[in-house]
Amino acid sequence: MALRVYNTLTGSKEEFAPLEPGKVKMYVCGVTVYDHCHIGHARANVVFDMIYRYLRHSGYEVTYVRNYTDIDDKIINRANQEGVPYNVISERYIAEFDRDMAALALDLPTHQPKATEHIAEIIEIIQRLIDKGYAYDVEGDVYFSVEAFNPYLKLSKRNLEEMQAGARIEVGEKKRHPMDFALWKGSKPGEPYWESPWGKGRPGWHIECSAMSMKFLGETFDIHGGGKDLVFPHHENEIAQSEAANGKPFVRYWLHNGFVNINAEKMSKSLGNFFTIKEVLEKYDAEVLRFFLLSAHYRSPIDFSDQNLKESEAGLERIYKALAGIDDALAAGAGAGRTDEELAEKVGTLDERFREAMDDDFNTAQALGYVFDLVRAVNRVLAEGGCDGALLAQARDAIRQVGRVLGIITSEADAFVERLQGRKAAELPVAVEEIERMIEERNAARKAKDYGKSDEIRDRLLALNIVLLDSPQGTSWKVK
RNA sequence: GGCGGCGUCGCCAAGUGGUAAGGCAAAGGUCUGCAAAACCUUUAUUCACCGGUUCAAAUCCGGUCGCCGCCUCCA
Repeated sequence: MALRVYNTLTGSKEEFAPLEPGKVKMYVCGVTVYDHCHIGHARANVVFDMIYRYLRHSGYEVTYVRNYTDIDDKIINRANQEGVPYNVISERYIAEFDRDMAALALDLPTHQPKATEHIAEIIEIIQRLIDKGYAYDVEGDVYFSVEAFNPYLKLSKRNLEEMQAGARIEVGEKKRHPMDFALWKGSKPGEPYWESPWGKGRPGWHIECSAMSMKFLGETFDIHGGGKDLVFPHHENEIAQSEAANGKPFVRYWLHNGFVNINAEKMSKSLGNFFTIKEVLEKYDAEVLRFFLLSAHYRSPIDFSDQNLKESEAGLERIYKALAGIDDALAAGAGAGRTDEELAEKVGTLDERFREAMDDDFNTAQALGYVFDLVRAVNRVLAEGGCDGALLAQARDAIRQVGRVLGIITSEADAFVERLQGRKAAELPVAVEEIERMIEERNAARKAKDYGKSDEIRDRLLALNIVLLDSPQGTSWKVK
């Protein structure tokens, strides 16, 4: 079955066929580097990382470009607040972004261009737009004339009259039409600037993406992605600039991810209801966060909450425990020579079902459901005494393979469980030595069959969120 | 106001015409001194509501209600 993707431009799922067979050219709007990234940024980047990985897994050679917007009003504001040059701000938050993305196990894009390194290309396109009559300069600013570009608003499916009726648009005196947008902004005193045919200034927000995508991917390329909130105006304006300048279709498939919500409301800077990636990673394992973000379809909204993160943690732990169980069974050689029809069937079809789910517009939620199907079969077989090692090893490899493509389940099973426990143990109000002393005391009581005392100790530990696990090998403990 | 999306078990979440995946939680069982953990099993005749089309609808159409997003910087 061929890959089908939902294209915002057509509003429907379409069979994916790249311009050049076997090769995919993909551009995703990165961040404006003026502050820490929040979970919404994490989602967008994880989603397109997953798409990047799956395309490669499907045999495509992918050129993936993700930019940094490193010059912008917000960066300048921030720099002014702190009394530092703008690039101190942008460089700081580029480093932060890189750290966050690395923590979330993102693969590096093929290119990560910066707007400020492409000023010459930007100026060239603006000049071309002016020459072709799509743009005009006024007192050091250059604007794109939306009325000159007929297909304007084809992506967001609106029309100019409606947009104006919205009344929230301020009519800049310099603009010929209230919807016209800036390609070049003349600089005010004290602001960073670059020389241009229209005077000292800096690029507008949208033009950088047209310039950089053209440079690295050509005038027409396959996939352009970003959050839903970029559909208008950012992507709409990119289309206008690029198609007007080149006279060719810009992008073949537009992909947009849904928002991260807090209590069913969009997480955003302006609402102030956001969590930074850094904050969340202090509390949850990065792999858990990634698993959470992939547990819903990328176009659906996903609700960020403590409970949901905990559920993801439990779910991921379930997968790891099955893998640990396989390792143990393989080491022990239990059940050699036995087979299991259901397990064999699930193992044999996981890859096929995974592809089927992913080929349907990257349905990671469905794909994870199939992984859990196999996990359940594995657990059942292990509980029944195991089966032939080769089949168990295949089950493990099948699960790991899916994990590799999604960028999860990449740790050693034991290491993951220990990581989670270490994280929780660090928050305990008691020292580990004290816990172990109490456990010894309890075991002494149990040996003496003084169960009243042993249960009392257990309850005391439970009150501290510590759960005891008795086994023939002795008593271990974990944080609830 | 315009445009778009959503409403599936207590919670999360797949499913776009063929008779409801999966996870969490819960209950029962195995195990255990008792527990916990682990594992197994069970848990929506029903998909916001009302009509319609169809042999067949959560899925298509019309209407109602509720929620959300975009229209302004935003992943």
